[in-house]
Amino acid sequence: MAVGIKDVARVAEVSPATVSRVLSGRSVDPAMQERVLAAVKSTGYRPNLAARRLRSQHTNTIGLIVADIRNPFFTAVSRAIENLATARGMRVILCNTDEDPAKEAGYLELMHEERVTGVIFAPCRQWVEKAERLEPGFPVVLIDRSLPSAGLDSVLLDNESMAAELVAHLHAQGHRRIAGLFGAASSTGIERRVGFEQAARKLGLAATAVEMPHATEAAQRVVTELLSGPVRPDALVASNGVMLLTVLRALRGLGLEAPTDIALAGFDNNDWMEFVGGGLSVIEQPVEEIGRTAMTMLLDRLDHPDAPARKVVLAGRLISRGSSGPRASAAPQPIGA
Amino acid sequence: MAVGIKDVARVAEVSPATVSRVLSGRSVDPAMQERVLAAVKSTGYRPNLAARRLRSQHTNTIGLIVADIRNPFFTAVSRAIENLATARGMRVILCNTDEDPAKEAGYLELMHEERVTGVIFAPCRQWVEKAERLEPGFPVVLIDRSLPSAGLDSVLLDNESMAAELVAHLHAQGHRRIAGLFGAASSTGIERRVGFEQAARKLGLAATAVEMPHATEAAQRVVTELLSGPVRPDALVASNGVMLLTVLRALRGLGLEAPTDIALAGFDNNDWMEFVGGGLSVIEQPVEEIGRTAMTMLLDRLDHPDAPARKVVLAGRLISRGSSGPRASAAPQPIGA
DNA sequence: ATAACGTTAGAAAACGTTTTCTCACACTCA
DNA sequence: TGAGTGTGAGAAAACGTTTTCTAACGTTAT
Repeated sequence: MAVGIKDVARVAEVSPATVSRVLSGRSVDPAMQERVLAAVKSTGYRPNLAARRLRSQHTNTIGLIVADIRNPFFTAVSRAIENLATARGMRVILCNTDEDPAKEAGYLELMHEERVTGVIFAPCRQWVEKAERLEPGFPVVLIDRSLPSAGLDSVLLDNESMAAELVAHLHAQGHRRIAGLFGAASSTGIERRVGFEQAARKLGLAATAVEMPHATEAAQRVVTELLSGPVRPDALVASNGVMLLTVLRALRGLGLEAPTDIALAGFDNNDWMEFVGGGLSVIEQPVEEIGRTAMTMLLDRLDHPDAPARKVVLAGRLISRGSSGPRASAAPQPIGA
Repeated sequence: MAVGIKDVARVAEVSPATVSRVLSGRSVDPAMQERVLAAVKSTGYRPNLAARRLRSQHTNTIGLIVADIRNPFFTAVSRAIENLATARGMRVILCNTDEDPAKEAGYLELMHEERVTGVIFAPCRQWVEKAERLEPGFPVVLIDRSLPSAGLDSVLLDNESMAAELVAHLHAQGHRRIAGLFGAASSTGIERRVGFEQAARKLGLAATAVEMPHATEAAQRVVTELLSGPVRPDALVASNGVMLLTVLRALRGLGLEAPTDIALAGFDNNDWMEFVGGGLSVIEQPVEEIGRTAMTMLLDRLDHPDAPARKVVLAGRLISRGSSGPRASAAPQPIGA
């Protein structure tokens, strides 16, 4: 039923080896080449990728393991990476862990079994404790989240600086009781929290940072609790776009409105943010560039397996909305190596 | 370097066939089974999926080809499908066509080369004209968009009825000059437009339906033009969530505000929609159920290759927000076979 | 003119599994 | 007791490619 390379060879009256050579673009007699191409067309031959990968021992496949595909940040980065990959003739296996360490481990195992060329990975914090346990066996580039001491290439946002910029922005707008909500499942939340706290201290603000759980209802409870305390904050910073939504929901539950009752700012520039509550001030991440950089680093790593690990830190861009804050900006650019 | 099944066999002092049998859970002597398992662990053996797929001739892989991964509707459906698939031990190859017929054809070709078990597919309209050219060679289930006369299984929203419900909703709120914006790249936009026009006619409204191009700037121009005409509509219906955003952007450009200056409604219940302009009324699609149904139909099709094609039409749910419209609802349920 | 070399294409091996085939063994039943 | 039957494990074939190996040929240089 299925037509294989031998069938093509028979029709073209050449050997299977020659067909293979034509298809992989190596030099063959033009006359033969023509016969082969004609035979391919007439038979409707399609190479069997499994067989090809088995024999050639390279899969031209990269794994992309993200923490939450519903987060527009990750879909944007995924799209960028996929486009770059297919342009180079590589396939992408996209995996979504839902921040679940078990799924994460499972997908890593799958990457092994697929014998992927390399992996781009946004890990949750389970590996921080047992970083040495993560012996990839293939090149890995971390995105969005770092793993201290894992010795892996990574491309990150300059989280601390950006969080500080957000605090400064709110401070400049006159807010003094700023609270921050940060995830603890990834290094990203932690770094942003550190930047937030340092900036607040430097400005002499008594800012409170709170840990956000990943589950939505629990997260909402946390926000509600924070806002129901004795002195309500006059500004809120959320660790990412998804949490910003949770905050909005909690505010609504309390009958509060942003930015009238409380200022709101955060990370990730989702496309709806300009339309909500007079516009939300956020740190926009250079998603396209994050994808491009990760891909480049992965390919570099394939060429130079033993080069020292690199860490690329990209700047974000403050998008000031709502009140009359300063219209600050900075083109995304590497600031470290 | 790499450890194969033969190495495991040698360590366990059994034949490779036995190792294979243990790993695929067939009955073997318990003592041997134990030796094999121990050997697998001690050697760190990982099966080579390419080899396995080549020999066994089934890939346990389904392709999922969507039109726009940035559209939350598709990410939600993808997530549902992926969860179901992995629960059944199947892999998913996720492809994003960006509504580009060339990409679409390329990915379909890839599906062939991967020898996928089946494909779940949201096609753009290129196939309508040349439906017979789409000879899959594997089971295909269409989602979100239908291909008349292609004889394929499909699961769709009841687009016409839902569009009509939206019109009725706006009419009940007192709006009389309703305009609709519909994409022409897929059957979905067309069906919604038909439902919109029929409902308007039935209500005696002089509703105008306009075609939205896919490119964002062009789309925005269309909306701006529509709103700058001699008599401005007092309500706008958008064909999906992405277009709703385009509309919001165009409104802003004209200095108009929803729902004060104009009412806004559409399809897809994205998570931010309750927070924008007092809340947008939308038709919520049963994304989870769409994914589940598509998966079920695909598996059914594998069991019964020659059964007649089925078309499942699911109801959406009107989520009434903003003004004081009726709080209508209907649980998603099949209404057709 | 002949040896040495480079190029080209076919023959055959190899990739790492699963599956078929074969055989040995134990058990049942007449 | 002996033939028939069922079970379980190893040997070997098979999956569809790519790659190595080998041989033939044409070209150049001596």
